[in-house]
Amino acid sequence: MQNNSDDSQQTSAASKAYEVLRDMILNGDLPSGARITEGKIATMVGVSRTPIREAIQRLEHEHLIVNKIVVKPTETELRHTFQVRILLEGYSARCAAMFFTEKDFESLAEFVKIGRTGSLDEIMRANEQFHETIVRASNNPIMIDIIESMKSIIYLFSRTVVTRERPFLIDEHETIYETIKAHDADKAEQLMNQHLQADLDFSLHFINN
Amino acid sequence: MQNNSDDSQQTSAASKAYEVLRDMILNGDLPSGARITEGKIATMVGVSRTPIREAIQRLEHEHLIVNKIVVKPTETELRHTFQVRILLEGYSARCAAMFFTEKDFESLAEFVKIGRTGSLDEIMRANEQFHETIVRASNNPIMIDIIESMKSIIYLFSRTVVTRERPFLIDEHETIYETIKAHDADKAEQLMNQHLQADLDFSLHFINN
DNA sequence: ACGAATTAAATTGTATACATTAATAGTGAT
DNA sequence: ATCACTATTAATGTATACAATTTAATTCGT
Repeated sequence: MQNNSDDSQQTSAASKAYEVLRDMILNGDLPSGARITEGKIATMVGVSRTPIREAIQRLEHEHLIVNKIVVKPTETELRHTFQVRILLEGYSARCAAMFFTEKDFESLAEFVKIGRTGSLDEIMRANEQFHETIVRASNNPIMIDIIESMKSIIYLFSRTVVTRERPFLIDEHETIYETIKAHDADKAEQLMNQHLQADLDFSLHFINN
Repeated sequence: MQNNSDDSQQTSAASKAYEVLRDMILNGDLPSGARITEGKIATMVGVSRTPIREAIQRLEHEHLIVNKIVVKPTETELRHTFQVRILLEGYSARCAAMFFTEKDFESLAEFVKIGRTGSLDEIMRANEQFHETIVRASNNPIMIDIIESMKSIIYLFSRTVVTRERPFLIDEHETIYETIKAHDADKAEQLMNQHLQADLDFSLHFINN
């Protein structure tokens, strides 16, 4: 997952710790179920426990850590996350259909194109950006923030979806793109719902608990 | 606002700090726009800066504090919060219509009744519980958590709605209750949307920025 | 008197020390 | 061997110390 946060430069110890710890979890360096101890992580990252605690608090907010244990997302949890996502991104797709400009269409088209031609990493990134662009159409920072906070968990599974090459993934993006461009708000919402539901179902098929 | 959090007993300094600070903001003891300084609050609450920092982080997550400034919610911000609320509580009302049992109906009826007969504080509380009960119908901890995190901001305005006695507030609750009891999911969602929209519009009427 | 430059004061971020609590490992009795 | 109990260890929560920033105040030149 690319780092979108704006604190990649200023490298406060807390932000650095957050990113390192998050990436360790997302990469599987810290396997799900593993116990997090502040001291260990602190020496790993090379800072004191104070900024580590802050990082852990952030990651607990993202549900990547639940009382000091690296989360092993269950089927149920994934369903819950996607239910919220469907509501918020469905609404966002509706907004996109109503308010998007020519420039926005171009971005979306570009992400669809990369979805067809890019490398795996590029596809992952394009997938992410496609959804991000639509979410921004809500023009609602609260909503954007909520989706952002679910990104880590989402990432854990979008990897599955992309690397296992879920059928129709990009086709669906393209249809959504066209529907948004045609300003068909109802259909855009509906298609986004179906698209996310398909992502969820595909991911669930590969979950092993 | 009554304290629902489960940490009111164990009184960790951080939780205590969180509650004190939150209540100071909600009561207006710390007026919106006020600058929060860790040291001052620490001596106020009688703990060190460490747990205060944790409390501030939590309150920033709830958007009650934004970079050390007590938030003064703008019209736009309130609209954004309610947009999310409408999506999530609308869905929850739908779930309630589909899954609620006799016992749940009784709770709802009770909160409607208190809405008609109770003192101001009791009405506030009943209003809160009415919505809480419906949100729980989603049976989705992620969703419940998100609403919970918006509670402080919501509270700031539900006070206005109740003390200024918004017309039809309780009537709307009653209609929603009846619709849920009649298992009419579509209408329940629609009525909840309208109800929250009315709350928003009424609140906006008294906002002074 | 006004604004730029410099100094002083306050505030935050991080590290560390200590006290409390939770987890682990022994020990002994049945 | 198993369970209860104690002793040990480790980990967390909180306080404090210090360094790095930020903010406010002061001085100076024009």
